[in-house]
Amino acid sequence: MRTDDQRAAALGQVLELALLVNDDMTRSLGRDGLTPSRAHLLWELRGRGPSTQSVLAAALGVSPRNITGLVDGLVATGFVTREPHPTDRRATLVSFTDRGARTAAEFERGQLEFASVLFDGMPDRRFDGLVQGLADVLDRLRAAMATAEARS
Amino acid sequence: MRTDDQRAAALGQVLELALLVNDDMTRSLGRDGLTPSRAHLLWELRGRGPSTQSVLAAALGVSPRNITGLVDGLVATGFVTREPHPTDRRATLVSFTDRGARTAAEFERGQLEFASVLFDGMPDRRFDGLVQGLADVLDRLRAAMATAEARS
DNA sequence: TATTGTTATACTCTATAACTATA
DNA sequence: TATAGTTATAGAGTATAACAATA
Repeated sequence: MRTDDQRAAALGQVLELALLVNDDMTRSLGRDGLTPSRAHLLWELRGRGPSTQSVLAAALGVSPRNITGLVDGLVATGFVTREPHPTDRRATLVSFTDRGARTAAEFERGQLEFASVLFDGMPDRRFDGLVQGLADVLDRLRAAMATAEARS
Repeated sequence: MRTDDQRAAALGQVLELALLVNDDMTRSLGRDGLTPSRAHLLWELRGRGPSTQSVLAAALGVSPRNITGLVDGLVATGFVTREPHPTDRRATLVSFTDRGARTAAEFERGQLEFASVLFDGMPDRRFDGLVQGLADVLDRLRAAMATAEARS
C-alpha cells in the first residue's frame, strides 16, 4: 500500500515539472521576443490560417479587448499584420508576416529539441511507464476540472 | 525503438499536464482571494516565519519593487502585516495575520486533496512507473536548465 | 559606502463597460 | 438588433532607475 508520504512526493514531482516546463517555455519564447500569450496566438494562427480577432478571442479563451492588445504587440514586433476582411468591413484578418510564419514553424523544431532533452536515452520500459502514468493522471485531472467547471 | 511520434505524444502529455496543473492551481487560489504570486509569498513566509522584504525578494526571485507590490496587496486583503524590524530601522518584517496563517496552513490540506484526485485508486505498478519516469524527466530538465542558466 | 524599501516610470496580461461602424 | 473591434478604465505582475533613510 502507498503511504501519504509517497503520494505527497509524487505530487511534488508533478508540481515541479509544471513549474520547470513553464519556466523553460517562457525563457525560450523570450529569446524569440515573444511572451507566452503572444506565442499562443501565433500557434492558433498557424493551425487556422488568417483569422479574425473574434475567432482568435474564442480560440485563446480571452476577451476581445485582450486580443486587440496581443495583436497590437505582435504587429509592433513584426510577427503579424492586420488586413481588411474581404467581405465583412467590420472585421480584420490577422495574418503572418514572413518572420511570424518562420517563427511559428520553428515552434515544432523547438518541441522536437525539448522532447530530446526529456526523453533521449531513457530506457524503453521507463518511458512506457511514464507515458501510461501520465495518461492516467491526465484523465483524472481532466475529469476533475470538467466537474469543477460544470459546478461553476 | 521509440518513434518520433511517440516522443511527440509524450511531450504533449507533459505540456498538457503543466497547463492543467497551472489552471487548477490558479482557480483554487482564486477562490481564496489569492493570485499565484501572492500565494507563493505566503508559502515562503510559512516556511521561514516573519521575514524582511529583501529576504522574500531573494526567495521568490523577483525585484524588491515587486515585493513591495505583493505585500501591499496581501496587507490590503488581510493576509499579512508589516511590522517594524526590532533592530534594523531600515527594514520591515512581514508577518501573517490569523487569516494568513490559516490560509497558508490549508495549502497543505489542499495538496493532500489534489494528490487524491491525481493518484487515488491508481494501481501500484502504474504509480511506481509514473514516479520513476517523472524522476528521470525532472533530472534531465533540471540539468538542462542549469546549463542554460550557466551559459547566460 | 552598502543596504532597505520606496517612488517614478514603463510594459504585459487580464477584465468589464461604453461606443462606433457595419451586418 | 447583433456583431467586430475599439477606447476608457482598472487591477495585477514584472522590470529598471533614482532616491531617502539607515547601517
